[in-house]
Amino acid sequence: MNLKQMEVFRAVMLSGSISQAAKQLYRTQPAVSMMISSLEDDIGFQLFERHKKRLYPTPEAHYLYKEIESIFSRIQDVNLTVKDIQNKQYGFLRIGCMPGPSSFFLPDILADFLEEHPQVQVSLQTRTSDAIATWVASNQYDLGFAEIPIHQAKNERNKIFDLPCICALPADHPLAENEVITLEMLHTEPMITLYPDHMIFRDLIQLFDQGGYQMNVRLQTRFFTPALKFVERGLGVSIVDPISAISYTSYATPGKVVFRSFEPDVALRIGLIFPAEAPSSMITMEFSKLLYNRVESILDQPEQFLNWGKEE
Amino acid sequence: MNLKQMEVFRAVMLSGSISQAAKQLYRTQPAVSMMISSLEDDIGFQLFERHKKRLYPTPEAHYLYKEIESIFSRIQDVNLTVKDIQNKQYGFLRIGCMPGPSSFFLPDILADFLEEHPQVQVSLQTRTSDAIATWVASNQYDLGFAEIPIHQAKNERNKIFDLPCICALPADHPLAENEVITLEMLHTEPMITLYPDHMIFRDLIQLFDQGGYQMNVRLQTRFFTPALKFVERGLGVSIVDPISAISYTSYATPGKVVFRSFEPDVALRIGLIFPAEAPSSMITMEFSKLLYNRVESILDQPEQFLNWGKEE
DNA sequence: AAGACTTCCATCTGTTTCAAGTTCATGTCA
DNA sequence: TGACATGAACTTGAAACAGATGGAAGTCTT
Repeated sequence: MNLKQMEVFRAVMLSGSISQAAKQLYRTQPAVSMMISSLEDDIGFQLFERHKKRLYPTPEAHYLYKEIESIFSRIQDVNLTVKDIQNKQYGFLRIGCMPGPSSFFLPDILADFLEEHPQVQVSLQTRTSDAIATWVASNQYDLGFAEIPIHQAKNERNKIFDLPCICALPADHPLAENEVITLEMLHTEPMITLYPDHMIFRDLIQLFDQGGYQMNVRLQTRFFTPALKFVERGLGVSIVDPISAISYTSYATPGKVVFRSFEPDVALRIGLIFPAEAPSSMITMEFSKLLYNRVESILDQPEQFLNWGKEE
Repeated sequence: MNLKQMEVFRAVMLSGSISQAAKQLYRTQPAVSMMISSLEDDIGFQLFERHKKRLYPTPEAHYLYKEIESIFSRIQDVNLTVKDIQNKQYGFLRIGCMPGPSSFFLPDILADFLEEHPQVQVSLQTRTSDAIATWVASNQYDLGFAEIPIHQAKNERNKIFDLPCICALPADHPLAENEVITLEMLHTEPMITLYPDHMIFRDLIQLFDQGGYQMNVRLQTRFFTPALKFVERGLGVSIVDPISAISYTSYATPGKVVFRSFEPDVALRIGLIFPAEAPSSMITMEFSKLLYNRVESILDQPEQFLNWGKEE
């Protein structure tokens, strides 16, 4: 028994006649007739009684028909799935994201993406960058968005960005006049920084050190969100990564904090990381492209946060 | 996308390699390779990443594989059903039976049948012969076993039997000496008969009438089971059909009632009746054959009840 | 009621078409 | 070297075609 036989059998059951079935299938009547015969030969029992110029399906034919119908409905399902995959509407997307962008930046992008791909299922998990690296490596996430230690070799598959950090100041801070904030301007300022293990903290410490200054650390936080709250309240200035800045601009009201370029370069190295062995799904690639573009726009168009709050 | 492509795809997914799959399918490596390519062409996206001399199924391939696997399991189901039908192990059997044989005679035969066909599902309904005729005609029963009015034209499909009725006597009745009981011997005997509408009653009345006798009706019952109970208790003699006799011998203890041939012929016309339009299932035909043979044995071997209770 | 007509199916002959396989060779990549 | 892709040339077999025939059973006409 093969698919062609089933197809013809199905048509005959539905149309109730060989010649009708032949028409529907765009075949000749003898072809259909032979097909049914060959099917009956294969399975070893009659499917139709030929009687009074009509075909009467035997009860066995009805039993078979039910089962064959269910095969065709499965095939239909597969075809629908294929169509959905073609239209990038089918798939699962498991994202591991470091804490910073996981509250505002990534959800915004993801929301845009899901509007275009309403049927895609997504899991977004917030983890430390370390955890993300291992989870992605073991194929638990399709995509990781995390900080990457500077020393790490640039993997071919992964997309790595070095985001230049910027300075967050209270809007009424005298230094806000400057387009660019330099190390020298800050060495007396009270600073709000991340915890001492964090890359940015260490880079800053080192820079201040090299310049012969000491950093005036007033507050340490785990994340930039609270840090910026403190800046807002005028407790100090902070060197933050641009993603945190963008996140902040998406929920805070303008006029309290301003962002300025900072020199020398303090970069936060982040990356889109993918499982090394297994290929990525089309959905993953699709979303990665979008995410990639949004991150690139940080490099290309820093004015989106540097000019934030500036009346046009 | 067709079955062959799915088959090959499945083999590649299972074996993890093109050449392994080729071996399993007894094909050459290029054939399998081409098949996968053609499948990828058809569906419009990649199923495998060729990478480091290995094949890595894409996530999409995994999605498809699941669905395709379920198609194959359905196909497997169909093949099993076909096998069961071939072995006469698959099907439903809806029997309508008149009251007489429905308690002992038919259940015995059905039990034998079901031992041979353990998977077959059966419904046995007891109805009047009239009801059975209409229910079978409307295809509610696959098989009817019922009395048939003498006048009814013998339908081609139906198997009709004229069963010669016999005389049931108390074992110690003086007439039990005779091999054959005749009308004349009975005209003074108290008789236990069925209700006046029943064919046997009417035939008897007519025969007695024609012989110039009057029938001495002592008891009227609806079925033969109670009638035979009365015979057992010595209240009279009865003219019963052989199926009722066989039923009785299957549950009663010998020595109380004996059966003797009766003359002239009083026949009960019964039949195996089938739906006129729809073909019968193989299971129906199979069971009908068995039932047919058992009924024929009544005609061929009347000694099975005529000699009942006789010590060998 | 008989005959003419039509429909439906099975079957046959002869031919064509096409997918899918073969073998053998070659190229590539890690 | 092993695993895959690709190509050319050829073979095979299933499945279609067209076209004809015959039988059985309805329908329509007269």
